[in-house]
Amino acid sequence: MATASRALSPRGSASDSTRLRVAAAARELGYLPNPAARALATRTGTRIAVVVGGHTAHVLNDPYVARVAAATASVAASRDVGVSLHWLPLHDPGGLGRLTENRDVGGIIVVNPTEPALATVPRSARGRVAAIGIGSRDVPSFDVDNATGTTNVLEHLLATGRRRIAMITGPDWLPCTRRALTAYHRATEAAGTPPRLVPGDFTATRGHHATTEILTRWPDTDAIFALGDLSALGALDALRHRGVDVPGDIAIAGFDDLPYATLSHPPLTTTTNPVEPITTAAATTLLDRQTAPPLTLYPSTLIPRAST
Amino acid sequence: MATASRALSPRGSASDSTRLRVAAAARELGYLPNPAARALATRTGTRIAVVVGGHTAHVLNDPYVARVAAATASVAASRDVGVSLHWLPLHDPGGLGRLTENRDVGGIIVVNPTEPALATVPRSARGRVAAIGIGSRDVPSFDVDNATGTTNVLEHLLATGRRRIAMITGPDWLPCTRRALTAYHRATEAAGTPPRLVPGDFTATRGHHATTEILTRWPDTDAIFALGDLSALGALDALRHRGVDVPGDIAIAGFDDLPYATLSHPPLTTTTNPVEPITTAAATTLLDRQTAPPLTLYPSTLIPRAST
DNA sequence: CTCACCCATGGAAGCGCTTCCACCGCAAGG
DNA sequence: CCTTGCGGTGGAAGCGCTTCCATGGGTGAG
Repeated sequence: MATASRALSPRGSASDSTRLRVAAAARELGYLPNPAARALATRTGTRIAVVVGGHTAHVLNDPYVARVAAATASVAASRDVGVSLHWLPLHDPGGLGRLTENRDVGGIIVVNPTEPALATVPRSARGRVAAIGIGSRDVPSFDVDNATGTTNVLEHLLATGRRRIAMITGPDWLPCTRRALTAYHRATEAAGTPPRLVPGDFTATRGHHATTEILTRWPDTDAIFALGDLSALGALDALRHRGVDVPGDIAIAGFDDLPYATLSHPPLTTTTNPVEPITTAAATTLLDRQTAPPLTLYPSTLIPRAST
Repeated sequence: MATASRALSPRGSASDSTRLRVAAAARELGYLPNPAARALATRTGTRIAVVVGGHTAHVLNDPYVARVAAATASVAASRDVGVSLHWLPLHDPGGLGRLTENRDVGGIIVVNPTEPALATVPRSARGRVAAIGIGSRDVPSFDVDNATGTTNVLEHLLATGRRRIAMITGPDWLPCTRRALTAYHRATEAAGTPPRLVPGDFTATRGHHATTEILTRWPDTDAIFALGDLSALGALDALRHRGVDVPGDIAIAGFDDLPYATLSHPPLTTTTNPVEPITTAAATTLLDRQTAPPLTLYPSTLIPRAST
């Protein structure tokens, strides 16, 4: 029993011959370890939690979150681990605390936490539950390199003759927004064009309103870059309502390359967000209890379509 | 210890006074049951599996599946239970078998199984793991009433003067497709219009190709109804490429009311699919180990927009 | 050839719960 | 007033693992 346990566990010290014999016997007998018993004995959780800041509706509808959840579930399923999906209301400092009290949670993936408090694992849970972020600045994180992504989009817009480029940003406390802003300032400065920034929140509705705001403040805008395809689609919608020709009068570009980006009219120029590789890396790091650098960035590639 | 266990468990027989005293003590001590220990003792699973027939890419991208997964996760999180998301390749008769071997899985939600085999819990696992379907015909299921939904859409199309209405269906072994087909036949027969049916699979790509097929076989078609907004968006795309005016020449209607239905040009007429209530009902039934009728249908309401 | 040492191994305890079973005190019936 | 029966209660076993600890066989050094 003890030897079998050691042979089956990757961390156990058993000789190679024993390990092989145990594996063979297990296969022959159709033995499968009982996750509950293992979790009980090791005092570790049997599942990882995906935590998103925001409200129910947001979580359910944002395809970005759906992609993260699905990719996490995919990794977890292959490791025989469960997943739970949680959304934490903003301004709820105790959020992660309540979650980590549950002894069944062994790891947390924090998705684009909208506040630092949402990414902070309480002291009492340190060591027992690990946290990895997707775009968090408080825990080791993986994210898309949206500085380069932004630079690519802006260079593309500049190369196609656009000079008065507005950007619909994300919440400004998000690291990805910060990186994109830096890249935007650098690119516009180099091109000698003044910055035109409007805050956004990655939703289509906000993209719509932000576009109206842009057209009011800077009527001569000739390109709009939205951090997030949903916002870009909202922008497209707003321009259509005002009879503005895309890309004739104004070019539109998004970020993320959602499946819907090809279905809009005109199809949306965007830059990829490799959500699945990023999520897979985060989940794997968590499940293997590896240590990760503070930030690992994944490249984004430009996909020019008819909207620019 | 024993008494506390009984008092805390809903099925235990403890007097009300004890139950209250135990609850008070638990609150005071901050006691939280250990799910792993409970699972070990009761030999039940600590999580529910969501099973979708198809391939990885399909699972990750289909917003319908994402909604089901998210809603399941939502219910599970509130009950302190994990979720795992699985996709089973078609033509894999042993699929559910392997899944139920895992003693950690206590229940299965089968989502629109594309083959009966995918919905069949092996004999060895009966009693230990329960299965509930969303649109399955082999296990107790919840689904949208797409017969009425289809009827409403067709009546709307007929009322707006359309007479040559084609339908892009779903896989014909799915109960929801069958119900929609019956409703379509009934409505077209009553209106004295000939049926125009093209098989689909709920994807945008297939919607695009199916539309080309429709225009080739029946050039005078004046309306296309797709079972699934994604297919409808694909149809819209195909018509745009051929310069067909929507809704001037051909009206388009979808099914599901995805968030993107409002962002297309023109916005898509569709009928709702209450995925969240349906999924919540399925998950709740599963977690409470209730028995459910073979099929419970949820109403769908028509949302007329500019595409018809 | 002997001794010390090291590593692989099996025994046994224990993780935190549920549930069987025996027990006790109570109310109702004889 | 004693017996029977029943519902509520605590003791104890056991769910299937991991891990500490003691043991034994093999190795290298003396």
